Amino acid sequence: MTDIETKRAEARLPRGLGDRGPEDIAATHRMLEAIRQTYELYGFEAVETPLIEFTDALGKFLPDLDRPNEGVFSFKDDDEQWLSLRYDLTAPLARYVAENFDRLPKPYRSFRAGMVFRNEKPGPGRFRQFMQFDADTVGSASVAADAEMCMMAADTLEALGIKRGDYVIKVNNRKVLDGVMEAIGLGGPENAGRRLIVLRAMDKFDKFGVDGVRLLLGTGRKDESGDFTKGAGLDAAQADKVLAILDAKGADNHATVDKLAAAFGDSPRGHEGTEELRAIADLVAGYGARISIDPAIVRGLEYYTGPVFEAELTFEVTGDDGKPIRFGSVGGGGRYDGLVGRFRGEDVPATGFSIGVSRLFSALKAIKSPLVAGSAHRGPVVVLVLDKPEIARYQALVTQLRSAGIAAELYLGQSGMNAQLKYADKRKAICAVIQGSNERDHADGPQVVVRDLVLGLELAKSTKDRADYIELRAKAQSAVAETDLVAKVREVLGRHT
RNA sequence: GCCGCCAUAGCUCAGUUGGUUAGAGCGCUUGAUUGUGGAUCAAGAGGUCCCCCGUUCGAGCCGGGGUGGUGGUACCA
Repeated sequence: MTDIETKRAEARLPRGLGDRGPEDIAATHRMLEAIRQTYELYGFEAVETPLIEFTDALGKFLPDLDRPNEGVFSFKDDDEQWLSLRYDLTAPLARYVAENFDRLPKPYRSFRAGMVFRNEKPGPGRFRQFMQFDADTVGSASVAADAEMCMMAADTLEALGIKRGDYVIKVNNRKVLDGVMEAIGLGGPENAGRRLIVLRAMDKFDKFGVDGVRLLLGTGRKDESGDFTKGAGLDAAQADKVLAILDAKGADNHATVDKLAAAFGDSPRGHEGTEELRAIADLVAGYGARISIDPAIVRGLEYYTGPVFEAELTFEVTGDDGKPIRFGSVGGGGRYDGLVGRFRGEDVPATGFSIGVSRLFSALKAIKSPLVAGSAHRGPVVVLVLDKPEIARYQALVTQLRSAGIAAELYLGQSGMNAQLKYADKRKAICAVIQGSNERDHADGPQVVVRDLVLGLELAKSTKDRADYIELRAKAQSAVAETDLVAKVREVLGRHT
């Protein structure tokens, strides 16, 4: 029982969550700004929805259970209604559109950024809270809307400083995949379960290659830790057909579409899909290889009904441990004609694209993108307190600087001069303002010493011995009349912007 | 969820076949060097060796269980 008194809270963070410091916040800000500008250029307007929704609005109750899906953070309101943290930005948008359907222009083009939450095991590049930036067009059934999403995704990545060739927007169509299923005799509702397994296997193509996928389509596959994944149980002929689709990539988008069309011209659903892809290929022709039709793209299985997209980074970076890091997918989307319809009698065609800001941020950091590296964070001017009784006088110096629009602060700690300069250094201050009795009582009137911390650091690098060190150190600072404080500080700040 | 690997100071890690008081580097605090961070030097603080049980005269080290982390895999709106 004394445990209760002695036990103190542990300062720790649940896994999959992370704090952000000033540099990351500023860098994320710049990223969001670049994305927003691109989206607005495409004619999308901002909208924001809350982080919490009714669980049923997100469509995430477990089938036949009165309980929300694992994977979503959920809790009960005081009126016993289930609420959940949003796990993407698309479902809340569908709710918003349905709720405001009559007064929104159709097609409705909107974007929004925000945190989303997933209660699942985190991994490298996977968090339980992360930021997404979405754009959606609701109320247009045209493939031009889908093509536009792909083009905008490409333009956005370039606006973020990712070089052409370092990324690709991959496009596929769920109808094509449905066609494949029909072609191998897995059509019809009774085969839904096996279709799922086949689709999952196809989705692993980029990860495990032809051989891995063949195992997953057949009997199953064992991974390097010894864990076994049960396969779809297809026979060799069926597996060959599926693998042929995955391998249908041609020299360019039109060649790919031709190969796909040849593979199952007899399936009406598949035919519809290939024709949509052909139309998209025409629309994005100006983007060349940056937008690439890729039959191996599957994406989530829940609500996509037509074209699906995935933005992938293609470059590799060597990590701190010398191992190569691949970033892979940094965004995705597609057509979801049924999502808004959940709230209304009739389906409303919609398509959208979502950027994984958090993961993209890690990637931009790894390639040392100037957008996120930015200029080094600079702290405020620090006014030191040497004589505590004179604190009002120091405060007046701070006010003088602030009035001139210069970020400044009074040292509020208890330590001596030594520690105060260390503090200023840690704050990444460019300069410190010092006034001791020598300056205050100077024969020519009160003075202040303005110390250039950045220059001081540079000079110190060349120091050889102590005498030299002291001498160089003195060079980095100068005394001026108190009335010239602002001008002097401006001069120092100007040296290091 | 399943499989593997790991756990010693704030951080990165040493620690012999099981043997007295568990160490290093960096960081941190204080001090010296005229009243000056970053150079130099000195001193200091900081540990439930993840937890529990067992083996043993004796466990940081061996065995079992648990917890946490991490990697793979599954699921992933």
